[in-house]
Parts: sequence; C-alpha cells; structure tokens
Amino acid sequence: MNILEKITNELDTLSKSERKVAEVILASPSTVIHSSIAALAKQANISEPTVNRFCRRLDTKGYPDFKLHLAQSLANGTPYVNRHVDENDSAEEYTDKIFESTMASLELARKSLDANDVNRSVDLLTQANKISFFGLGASAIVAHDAQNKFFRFNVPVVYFDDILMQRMSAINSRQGDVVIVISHTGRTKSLVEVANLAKENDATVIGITTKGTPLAKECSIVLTVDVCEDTDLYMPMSSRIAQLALIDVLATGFTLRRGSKFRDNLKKVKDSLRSSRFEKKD
Amino acid sequence: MNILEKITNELDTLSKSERKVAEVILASPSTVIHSSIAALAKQANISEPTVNRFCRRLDTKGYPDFKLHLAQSLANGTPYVNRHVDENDSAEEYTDKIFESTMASLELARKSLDANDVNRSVDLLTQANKISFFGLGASAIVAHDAQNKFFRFNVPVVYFDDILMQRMSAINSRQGDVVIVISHTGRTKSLVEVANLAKENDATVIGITTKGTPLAKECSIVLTVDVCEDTDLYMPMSSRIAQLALIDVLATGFTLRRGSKFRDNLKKVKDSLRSSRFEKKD
DNA sequence: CTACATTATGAAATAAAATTTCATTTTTTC
DNA sequence: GAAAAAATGAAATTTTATTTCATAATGTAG
Repeated sequence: MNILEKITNELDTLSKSERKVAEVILASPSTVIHSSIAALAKQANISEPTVNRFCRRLDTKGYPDFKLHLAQSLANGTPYVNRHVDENDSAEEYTDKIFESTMASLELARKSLDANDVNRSVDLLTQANKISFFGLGASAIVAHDAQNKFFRFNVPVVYFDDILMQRMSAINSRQGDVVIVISHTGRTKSLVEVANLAKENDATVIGITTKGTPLAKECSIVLTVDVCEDTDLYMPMSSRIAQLALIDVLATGFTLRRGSKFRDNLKKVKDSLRSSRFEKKD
Repeated sequence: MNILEKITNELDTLSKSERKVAEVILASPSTVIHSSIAALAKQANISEPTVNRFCRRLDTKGYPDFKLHLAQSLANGTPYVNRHVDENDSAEEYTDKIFESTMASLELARKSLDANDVNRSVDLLTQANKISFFGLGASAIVAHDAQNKFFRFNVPVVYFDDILMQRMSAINSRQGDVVIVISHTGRTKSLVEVANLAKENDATVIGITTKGTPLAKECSIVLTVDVCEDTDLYMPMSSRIAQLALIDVLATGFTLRRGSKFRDNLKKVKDSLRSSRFEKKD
C-alpha cells in the first residue's frame, strides 16, 4: 500500500533514469508533493516524460495521481515503518519508537482480524453458560484483563494462569461453555493441550493467536492477531497490546449485542466505585 | 490540521456557492481526490473559479494543493477524530473504531509523556534495591505485566493488587526502593494512601497517572499518561493500553542502560522457554 | 565485431487542467 | 431604492501534464 515502500521494493525493476527519479523522491518525499513534474524532472536531471513513465510503472494514473499517493503515505508520519530501538537512543527517541511500533502493530493486527470471526465470537460469548480465559506469561495478563472486563457484565467468567487449574477447568467444561485460549506464539504445549481438552469436552474453543499455529488447529474459531515479527524481540510487547485491543473489541461487541438497558448496568458498576475515590474538583 | 474538520468548522463563513462545494466534498471526499476541478464544479453546479476560491479560503494554494491535503486527511482514516462506537455498528465497524481510538490514544499519551521524567525514572529503576508495582482493577493488570517484564531482568521486583499487601509492602519500604503506583484516575483513595506511606518511608515513588491528580501530588516523579477522556466510557480501555506501552518504554530504557551483555541474558530467559513450546517448522 | 532488434530517453507538440481577469449578477447597506 | 460591496461565472491565459515521435543507448544473434 505505502508508495514509499513500493518504490524501494521496485527499485531494481526501474531503468537508470527512473531510478534517479526514485532517489530524488526517497531523499525528500515531502518536497516532491509540492513540486510540479517539471521541477522534479529538473531535480533528477531527466526529462518530464521519464517522470511520467516512472509514475505509471508504480500503478498510478500519472504524476498528479502519484503525488496523491505520496501525500497519503506521508500523512501518517511513516508509522508503518517499524523503527527499531537503537543502542544509543535517547529517552525521547526510544519512547517515540516504542509508541510508534505499538501503533503500527495495532494497525497490522486490525488488518489481520476477520470481522466475521469477531462477530461469531461475540455471538457465542453472549450465549455462553460460562466463559473461561486461559493464558500464560504475558498472555496471562490479557486473560486477567478479559476477566476484569467480562466480570462487569455479570456473567459467569473465570481466568486461570496456572497450568493445573486450566487443565481441571478444561476437563470440567461442557457444551455451551466458551473457552478462550490466548497465546501469541500458539506453540505453548500446555495451552495447546488445554485447548484440546476443552474441545474434547464439547466446549467452544476460541483462540487468540497467530495464524496457522498448533493452537489455531485446536480451535473452533481463531481470532488472528498478527503483529510485526520483531517488535517482541526480548519480551512480549506489541503482541499483548494487540490482544488487549481485541479483548476491548469483544467486550464492546458483547455490550452492543446486549442492548442499551444492559449498558445502564455497566454505569452502575462504575458508579459503585465512586465512594472509593477522591472527588474530582472541577 | 485535518482538512475535513476544517471544512466543517468553516462551513458558516463560506458563501452560498462555496458551501455547495463543501457539501459535495464532505459527501464523498474519496471521490473528490480523483476529480478535476471541472468535474467537481459540475458536480456542485457551480463554476470552476468558485472551487478555486473555496480552496484558497481554506488556506491552500489552489485546487491541486487542496486535493493533497484532502488525500492526507483521508489517509489515516480520520484517526485523530475519536470515532465513537454506535448502537448499530457492524462487527467490522466497531472493530475498526476501537483499534483506531486506541491508536489515537497512544498518540496522545506519547505527547503527554515527558522524556526527562522517563529518563529519570529509568535511572532510578536501574539503581533500585527493590522495585514494587501497585495497581488496582485494570491498573492491577498493568502492574502484573510490569512484574512479568522486570522479573526477566533478574532484579528484585514484586507486584500487588491487594490493598493490604500493598500497605504492608509500602510500610516496609526504605530508601533505595522504588515504588511505582499505577492509577488512571489517580483518585483511588487506598492507592493514594499507599503512595503516601511509601513516601513517608523514604522510598522513591513514581506515579503512572493523569496530570494533576491527588496521586500525582504524592509522587517524586509523575509519568503522565493522558488519554482521550471518553475512550474509557464504561470500562478502562485506552488508558491501560497506554500504561502498558509506558511499561514497555521503561523496560526498554532499563535494558539499554544495562548494556549489551545484559541483553544476552534476556535472550537466555527467552530460550529457557523453548522446551515448553512446539517447534516452529519453517 | 557488426547488424539488427529492443528498450530507454528527451524534444517538441498537444492536451488537459488550473488560474486569472473582468464583466455581470446578487446581496447588503444606508 | 440607489450605491457599494460581495459573489459568481465566461472566457482568456497560464501552468502543468501527457503524448508523439525521432534519436540514442543497450542488448543480442550471427
């Protein structure tokens, strides 16, 4: 999608003169969107038709259309590019990079999610007799968070981050129960086993994981949350945040399905916390 | 910044014909970026110079420049605008809205963060004798996650989501200990008390909260995480995700400060998990 | 190494699009 | 209700982009 990346990719399929154009554009894309075709041609020391041909090779209608695409790519301040933290980064630099990578991962995760699967999951959740969330490590936190949310809905919900409890709970599950198993890698043996146990006992198993993992194979529905491979280099970072956003989506879907009367209930839960807080002055 | 919002804002300062142009654009902005000035004029039943004047009134150089701005506004799917989930939204719609709001909140949170405070916090964390993370409710999850991360660094770290344990831990704290107290509202009485107790016992208290809250007043350093007011309407959503991103930032700062040898250690921790997982085939 | 074919390139012509100028219409103000 | 001010569009002009076509560069087969 991003035209700057596309230029970089196709750099070797371009002719010599066209590459000159590409280089000028990559060097300063923000200047280019305010240049005419003549100005750009001059800058790259080539002729105007070459610029035009360059644009068409990138599947745009012509120069103005190309500029439009370029403008769009620049609009989001290169968030797609996953900027890596560097040894010598200042606090400001690594802060920015982490926030940006996280946002980029959320964007990716959103694209990998299938709205139909979300819809079906919400269906199942609203009809469930019991909802269980299972995760380990960083995904345990996501399961914990999910419980915190669904608990407010006044439905039977549990979460376990202990292998044995998960197994016991899975074995005791039955038709009408929904078990949500969360694992970024989808390869954690004990969790895959738990998913299988739940399935064997006729529970509906929803997986929050990456596409095509062993865990995915055990699930009735897989909610795909793909994030950039190497954002989670030393420890889970973007993956768990994307999973949490998905929990928000499921919780929101749940409340929408239940109708407005139900949402008044949520307000009550929130209001019940008031006495434990200091008043807001304004 | 966003030109679509700008058009909406200035709608009443526009002349009759110019408003016609505005309406056509607002009705279908994505069509407009592929139309010539003549096509747009015809569509709005006005003349070409009127379109041109319209563009200039919005502080653009002319029609092509206007289209560039419009294209940029469309590029990020209006993420700045916090799109509210609506009663009748489809799964796809509310999924998109939640992801977008989350990203917008991260952007906001990043801006509200002070890199100096991050830097000082990392300083203190690397020198701490003991690190404690305290939170309740949704913030308990953030504290839990923080423990999960800092635990890998092989430093003394604890987390409590139980009021009594928090109090006891705070009372037992001493100089050289760092206590991180997490609360979006910053108004949870027991947490403010815990922060105060820790302070009284000479621990360094870092708050992860909103600006100017009672909790903020008890802290040595406040890591400000402001998110859009109403993303957390019925339950904490964006706020906790922004807090988690901040935990990532602190953890990253910590590893950077500790140098490359330390990072090999992290790899070992990660590798130690390998036997519990199914092999990746590719 | 040459002759032929293919591809790449730019000058000039053409076409398209946007802008300016200016006369006319509409609206406002007194 | 007349003069001034503002809004509007037709036509001319200017700017910008595209096409055509001749030439140059590169590659290929003999």
